[in-house]
Amino acid sequence: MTEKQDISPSDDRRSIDPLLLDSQLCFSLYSTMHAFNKTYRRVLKGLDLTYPQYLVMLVLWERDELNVSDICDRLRLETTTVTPLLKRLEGRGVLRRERSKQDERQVIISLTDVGRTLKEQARNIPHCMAEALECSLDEMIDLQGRLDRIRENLSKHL
Amino acid sequence: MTEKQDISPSDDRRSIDPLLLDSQLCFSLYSTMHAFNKTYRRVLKGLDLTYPQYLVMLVLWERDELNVSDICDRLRLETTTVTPLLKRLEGRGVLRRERSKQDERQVIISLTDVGRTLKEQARNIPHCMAEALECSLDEMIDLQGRLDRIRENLSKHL
DNA sequence: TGAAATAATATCGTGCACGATATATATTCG
DNA sequence: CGAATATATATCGTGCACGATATTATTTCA
Repeated sequence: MTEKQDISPSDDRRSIDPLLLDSQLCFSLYSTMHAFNKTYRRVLKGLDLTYPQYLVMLVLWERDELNVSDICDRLRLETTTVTPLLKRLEGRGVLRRERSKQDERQVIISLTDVGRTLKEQARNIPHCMAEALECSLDEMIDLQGRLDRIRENLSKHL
Repeated sequence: MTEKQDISPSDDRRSIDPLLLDSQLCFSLYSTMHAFNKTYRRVLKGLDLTYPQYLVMLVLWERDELNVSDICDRLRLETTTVTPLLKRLEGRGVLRRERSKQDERQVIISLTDVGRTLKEQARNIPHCMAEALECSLDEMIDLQGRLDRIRENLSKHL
């Protein structure tokens, strides 16, 4: 039989050694993000979207006909991430990619009818996620504020 | 000249439409995680480790000679993620992968001398990150607790 | 004992995520 | 005007991250 040993560190070292996994805020962030992602995978399966793809759709549902940089800025992602993402979404038929007539450097992203219709199917997703979180609206807003502040602090130090 | 337009949604819609990007806790988590990752990339450059690789090292510095599943459990990652990660770390010479004699199914991961030495070079990293965060210890601990609770809630709903 | 079930790890395919770099268009300024 | 510079997007290479699946070893139990 395989002996199941306790692989967690003992508590008395917690406050002493800063190199402990469980004392690291970033690891909480990292693992919670993955848990979120897994839940979204399940919730978004019906829409056949990944979470980053869903984020692009959120941005476009708010304002259509953005260029690639606008979407990068909004999602704080690099063009190297977003360009292929947009191509996949174009392949799915939810958006179009067209060079701007005014500035041939820009590629304008616009929703197709299919992409717009998808929004109706997405209506219930935030509610769905909020339920899985078991978290009050107040706490969500508070948490969001704290995270956003940390993100801005980290961005400054780049 | 390229006109710089405001691509953020107007505030009056914030509390009305739940499909707004900036009203979503998960997006704060997602983008803050990326900001963390970028900072770690800079801080870990000297050790020639990625952030997930650093996490594996943290686990092994706490307790050596774990098998693959132990590390997966600890990091809450799948074996599909961890196995190649460990192979890369083995290639770097910081750890060894050996089949257990007692149970040939298990692969025991143990630190090399190089891997142990690396810990000394990592000593200052948590301090470094804490500075970039500009966040009090109390707030960090509080935030960690909230995130961990959310992660456990999400895990339940899988 | 030996077939079925379980467990540990690995392989494969897809999709992020980003740094380094390339390319094409637009703007600036001598 | 035209060379230098800046901007917008894309290409390439590497490393996660995970679901589906395969492989091998161990355990269970008929």
